[in-house]
Amino acid sequence: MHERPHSEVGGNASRRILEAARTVAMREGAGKVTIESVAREAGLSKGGVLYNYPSKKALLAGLLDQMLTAHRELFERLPENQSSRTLRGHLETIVQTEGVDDDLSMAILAAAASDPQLLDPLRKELTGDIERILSETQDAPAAMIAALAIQGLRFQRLLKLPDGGADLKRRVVERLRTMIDELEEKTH
Amino acid sequence: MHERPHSEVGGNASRRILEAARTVAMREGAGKVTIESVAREAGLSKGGVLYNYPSKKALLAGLLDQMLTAHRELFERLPENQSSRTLRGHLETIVQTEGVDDDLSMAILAAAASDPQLLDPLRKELTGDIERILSETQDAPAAMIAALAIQGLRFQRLLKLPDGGADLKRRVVERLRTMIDELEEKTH
DNA sequence: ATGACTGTACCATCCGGTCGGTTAAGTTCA
DNA sequence: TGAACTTAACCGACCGGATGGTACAGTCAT
Repeated sequence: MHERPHSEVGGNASRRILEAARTVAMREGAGKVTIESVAREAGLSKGGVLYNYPSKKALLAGLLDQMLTAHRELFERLPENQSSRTLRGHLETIVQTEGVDDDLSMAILAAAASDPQLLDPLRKELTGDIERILSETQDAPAAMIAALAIQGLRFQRLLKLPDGGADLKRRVVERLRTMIDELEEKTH
Repeated sequence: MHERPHSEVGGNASRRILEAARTVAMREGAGKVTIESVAREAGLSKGGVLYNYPSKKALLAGLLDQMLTAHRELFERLPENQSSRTLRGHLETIVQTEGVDDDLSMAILAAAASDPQLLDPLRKELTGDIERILSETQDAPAAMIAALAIQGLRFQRLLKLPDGGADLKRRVVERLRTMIDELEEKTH
């Protein structure tokens, strides 16, 4: 089974298309994510993109789905019995994607701008996460505040809002980690 | 000098147009904010809108400017010598706009989707806010986390993400208030 | 040959922006 | 006074480019 230049089998082209969509979104903004621009970035034609995703909505839905899946997979790599596991996962996800052209948020923005309904899967996922976060602690408000701060970090990065500098940001992450540790202690 | 049925004096129509833009953004999503849809909502024609704002960019810039101004005015109503004044202002801004179809965030989203550069005034404003927040406390990471959590609340509401219920949300706001109070104590 | 996949030409729609009216009020001046 | 003119505010037809989507012929590995 050697390399095939065409007919990339299964979801290979599909994945490349999604990656192209993320690249375009990051580089030119959510509003510039068009089928043509994605096709150009992915190195194929508009028809090729539409063969893999029958509509733009489907493309964006696929994009969101891929990122949610990646998100879930990252969680499964975390130690099983750790307290505040969900919260920790959210935080480390952000830290790990530092500087990477690859963030969930831009997909969210692109989706929300074109059709708010596309966010439904994300909402469902987050509902589960919140439930888990709350079940993992006995100080619900504190846990929620940590979760909100993490969300804040996401959007701050996404919109390139000022963040007080790299040094402070590092200390913020540190502090969030200790906050989560303290939540754990309270639970015991 | 009697009432004039036409020519609404000064910026009356302009303000109505901005309000219409916010209404459309909230009801149909940021992507549906077009000059025509705004015109329809404001009760005038496309030409009328473009008479008041010579381009869509100008409209969105005006929208953001209006909201930043409102934001600043809210701050000026807060007691002068209160500690952590800026942080408190951000929090109370959110609480006050609870349930109102009138939030800064949607303007942000609409602007970001069409042209990220439009967010520059917001970035400038926020840079000042962060500086002030940091100068008002001696526990910079804690203050920043509170600020981030507040931003998180904003986007949570904007994207209609799950929030754990009204009860928890109320307790979160309470807890944020005491967090800010504690920042104040540390400063003394 | 066949079926998975690609590329291109094309269409219909939408959207931002232009432009030549139009209406009503105010101003000038004989 | 009132006719001529100016100005502010707005209208709506239209244009050009972008965009989502379709149709269809072609290509390539098996």
